[in-house]
Amino acid sequence: MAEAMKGLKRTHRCTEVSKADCGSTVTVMGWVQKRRNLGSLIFVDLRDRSGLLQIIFDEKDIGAEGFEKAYTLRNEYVIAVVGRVEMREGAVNENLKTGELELRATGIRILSESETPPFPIEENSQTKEELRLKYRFLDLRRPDIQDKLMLRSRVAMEVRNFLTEEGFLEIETPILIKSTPEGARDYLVPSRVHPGHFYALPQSPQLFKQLLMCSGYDRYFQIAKCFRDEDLRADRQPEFTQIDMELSFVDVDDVIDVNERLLARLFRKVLGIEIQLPIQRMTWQEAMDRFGSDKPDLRFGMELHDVSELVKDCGFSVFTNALAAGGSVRGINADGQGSMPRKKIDALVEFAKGYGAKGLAYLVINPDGSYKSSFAKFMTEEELHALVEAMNGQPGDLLLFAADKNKVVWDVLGALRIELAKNLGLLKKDDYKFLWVTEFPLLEWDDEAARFTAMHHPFTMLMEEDLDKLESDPGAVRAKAYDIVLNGTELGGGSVRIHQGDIQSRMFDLLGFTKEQAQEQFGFLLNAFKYGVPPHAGLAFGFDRLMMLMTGADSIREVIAFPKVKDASDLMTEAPGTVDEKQLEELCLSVTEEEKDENQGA
RNA sequence: GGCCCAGUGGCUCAGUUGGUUAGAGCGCCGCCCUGUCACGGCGGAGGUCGAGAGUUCGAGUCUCUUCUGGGUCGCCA
Repeated sequence: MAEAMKGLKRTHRCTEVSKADCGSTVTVMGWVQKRRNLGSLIFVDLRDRSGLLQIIFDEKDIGAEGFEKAYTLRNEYVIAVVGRVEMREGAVNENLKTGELELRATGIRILSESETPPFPIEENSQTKEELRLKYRFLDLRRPDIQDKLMLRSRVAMEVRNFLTEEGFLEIETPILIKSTPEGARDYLVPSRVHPGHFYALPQSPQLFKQLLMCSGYDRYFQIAKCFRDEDLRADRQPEFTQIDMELSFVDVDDVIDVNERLLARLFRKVLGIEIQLPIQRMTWQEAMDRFGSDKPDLRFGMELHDVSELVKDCGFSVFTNALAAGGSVRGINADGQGSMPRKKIDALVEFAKGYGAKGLAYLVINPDGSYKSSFAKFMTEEELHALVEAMNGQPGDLLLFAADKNKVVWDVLGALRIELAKNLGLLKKDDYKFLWVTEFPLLEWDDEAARFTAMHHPFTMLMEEDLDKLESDPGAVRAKAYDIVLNGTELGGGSVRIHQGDIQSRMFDLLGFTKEQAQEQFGFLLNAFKYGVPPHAGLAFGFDRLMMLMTGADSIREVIAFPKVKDASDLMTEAPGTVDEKQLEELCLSVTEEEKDENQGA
């Protein structure tokens, strides 16, 4: 018997009542978190997004009818309570913000009843994610999720405030756009008016923000929805949000400057954490050499050491063969892990194989200074000693080596370094280590396509000093691209864009585009560039990832109100779904008999 | 597409070398209770052990297949 509000107005959220309100009458509305029925006295914890307030129902204050209603209350009923704010007669509850207070009910309306929820609505729920996501509307009532989404809203507001103060304009760009090749798979939307033609959902507003620069808007930002039809991860959703920006008449340092001030402001205002500016910078080459990763986690050491020179003449063919093939031999020193049992070391070897290593060589420095090693018999005592020296090996250490092509060695040791840190508990969530990684390679060799592809995108500017290498040694050309990294997570990235037609043409040549193809794909941008284009550069943050790190969440799903699961479906709405044939006919699409059967089966 | 982990009342879990009628805590329902806040007391209901097949005298437990969810590699300009 749900009742209407009948003109009743909420005067306070649950935790907005304070000592100052004692004696006054207030109206609160919310959900029943907990009912404690003592017979002729009923306590109810009322919950809204602000927190909990204890209500006391006593027949003397509320009358027989009201008390009867209070008696029927169950968890998650939505009620309105009018009452007097009082200091508690009984013990204070230290765990509640309103723990000294209670509301003595003089009136109650049951605005909505509730079935018993399928899982408890409480903080730190242990409920399986599958169930939580099916009932996401209930899961979202949990205070820890509400805190995260409220923090997210706060950050969005600070971003808008800061960027607006810095002279940025918030401008929306289209969601239905033209599909562009390269990069991630596009989500496609069929056109009804143009049979056989498709829109794509944007992977980012990239081209539009560059056009805005051409149009003179000089500083743009947008909190933009982006879409990529690729497989999911703990930190990857098919639909995600970027804090996207672009600036005119700037170079790398200008973009870095405004963005590190933005980060400092967000962390200070929202989390009360001071970030020391300027944020450390490191070139891509240094990041790879020292950490085996273009997004190094700087919360711990265990850096890589290149020992190729030392082992180039040794008798261990795994090492020498890798070097002969143009690769390298590198190692990391797992400090103090010399006593790691053989089984665990074997597990690390298996782990390394998952990243493309054929194996992992190890050397234990025993407490007495002697060595135990998988490759000792192939090397002289002097060679081993020199190796240990180069690795800063101390008694009790475990040295791990990978030998292969550089890319494999970096991947393996970079991943191994993180894995070891995880196992050793070195990754503290409240330790924030920011890093700019700069001077990324402009191009990447794609074995399959047998050509270079853009590491960032085809409009990324190269470093002027590498201009003459663009044709002679493309792999060595560095880009004016930068990533912002926090604790081993790529928070965002961007680049200076090419604004000179001749350089853009050379890029397209290198990437294997004919003039016609370039015109077909990017004609609108190239046309715009004919009419006066300012030098420009930009950056985009992964907003969800930023929130994941700011809230200490383990998964991006914890900071997205309605996330999708691993196969990109939504357990609550059951999207994607089938559509009726009439809709398909209008789009000139058809369903095969096989698909029809599947749909009926489902 | 590959590899790894998990699935047992509404929720979280236990369940031994395969062996009686599959248990616990919380939740739920009923009765009692005036200061509770993990309220308390008494009583009660609730299970195709994800699904299918197989091995066996006998399967929650072993084998195979499959479904669902998670992690990860590939992928993600």
